[in-house]
This record gives sequence, C-alpha cells and structure tokens, in this order.
Amino acid sequence: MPELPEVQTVLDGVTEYLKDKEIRGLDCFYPGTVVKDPELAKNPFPARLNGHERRGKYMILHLSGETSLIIHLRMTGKLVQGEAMPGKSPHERACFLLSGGKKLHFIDIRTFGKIVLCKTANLGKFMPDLGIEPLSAGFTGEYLARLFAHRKTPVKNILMDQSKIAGLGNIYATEILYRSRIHPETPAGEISLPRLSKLAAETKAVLKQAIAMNGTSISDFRRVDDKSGGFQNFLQIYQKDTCPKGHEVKKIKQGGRGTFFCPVCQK
DNA sequence: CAATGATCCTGTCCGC
DNA sequence: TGCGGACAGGATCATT
Repeated sequence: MPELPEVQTVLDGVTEYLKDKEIRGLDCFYPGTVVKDPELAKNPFPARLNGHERRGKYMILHLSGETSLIIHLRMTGKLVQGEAMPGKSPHERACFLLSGGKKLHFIDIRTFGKIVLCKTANLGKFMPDLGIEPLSAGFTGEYLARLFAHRKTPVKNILMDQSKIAGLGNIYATEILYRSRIHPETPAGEISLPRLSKLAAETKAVLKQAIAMNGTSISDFRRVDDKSGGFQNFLQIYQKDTCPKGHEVKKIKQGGRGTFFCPVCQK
C-alpha cells in the first residue's frame, strides 16, 4: 500500500514525466475515480504542470489555468507511463492524454483511488485536514509529547491517524515502532520523552531511507516506470516470522489492521 | 472531542 | 477441481 515514501517516489516520477508534456485530456473509465470540481471551467485542458507538492499520502499537481489535480492512490492505485504499459490493463480506471501521443495510466484494482480535478482556489475544500509532516523540522519528541499527552489510544493507531501525522501507514508505523523498541499497544500518553525523541528520529530515518530506495514494493507497488522499489529488502518486522535478533514475531490486530511486533524487543 | 464500527472493492488464499 | 468465505486495508462517515 502506498505510504509517504511510495507517494513521493510516484510524484517524483510523474513530475519528471510530465515536465516536457502538455496534458490534453483526462479520461475516466470507472465511475467515481475522477472527481470534478463543479466550479471548474468546462475544459481545463490543454494545461501544463506548473508545480507540485505532497501532503501526507496526497499528490497535488498545480496546472496552468488556475487548475489543480489531487491524486490519491489509496491501496492499490498505480500511475504508469505509457511506454511502461504496452498491453491493456483491465484495472485501468483513468488515463491522462498527453502531447506526442503519450499517456499516463491510472491503474487501480480495488477502485479506492481518486483523482480530483479542481480550481486551485478550491483545493482546501477537497483536501482533508492532515497532521504534521513527519519529515518536517517540527516533528520532534517534544511535538509528539504534546500530541500524545493524556491519550490512551495505542501508539500505533495515532501514528496512522492522518489528521495527527500525515503519511504513515501500516507498514511504516509497524517498522518504526520496532526500530524504536516500543510496543505498538502502548498507550500513547505513557511514553517518556526520551523514547518519543527516539520514535521521531527513527521515523525520519526510516522514511528517508525508504525514499532513497524508491519505496517498498509489497503487494504490487510500482514506480511510474513500472520498476519496483527496494525498501522491502530492509523491512525488519513487517510480515516476518522472526525479528532480526531471532525472536518469534507476534501478529495482532489493531483497528482492523495487522500489526507485527517482537514481544522481546518491544516494551 | 475521542474512539469505534461499517463501508467501499476485488484478488488471493484456505478449507472442504 | 471448484466453490464459498474470510481476509486485506486507507479513508470516510455515522454512531456511541
């Protein structure tokens, strides 16, 4: 499932692919995949990419003509450039038509992904409230101490709450807690400041390393050029039977999602 | 305000 | 071999 590093990888690939091309159209093949701002002028195309940003797991592309795109891959969404996809995919939900006959395909098996096309001025209406960026300077042990204060919620649940911290999903939350030696069910408000500082530092380290490796290709994540990421080779606990120290890994459910942890290493 | 549960969707896996 | 059912899982919405 694409989380922050995977979204960053895709965004980097998409912006590189689009920088010398014009977007001439956007086809939707599945009802609901493409959402159009009712206030948008009838046809915003042709348009060019003017800028971009990532907020949590959301990609935002700023186009010419005061128009913007919000793209969310959700669980199985993929953006694949035309050359990398010779055949037809039965799961193609939308497609950007580009200059020079090129295409950018939106492939999404489970159809949860979304592409929003809106007036740039209306971005706020289409974006949810998102918490702090974990790679920002303000993401520190002290910040987490304030965020977690008096909260009895298990720490892993808060790590995955996008309105508190934007961009972490099941895989990275699981990995970060293992590397921080924190038990995923620990009530968030009970964790000491030194351990929260460790948590913040490990979060940044894991995300940076994963971005450097072009993300984690678990299930079917692929880059825009359809190549795999590399961070799955560095996972220490997610979907493992034993931790790096040889202890047996336990699997539990938290908020409907699978959590892997080591009862010996994580307290 | 916080926490929980249902919902969306389909490929994969398991048991019979 | 084939079928049904459980499962996975991010975000949203409704409910407690």
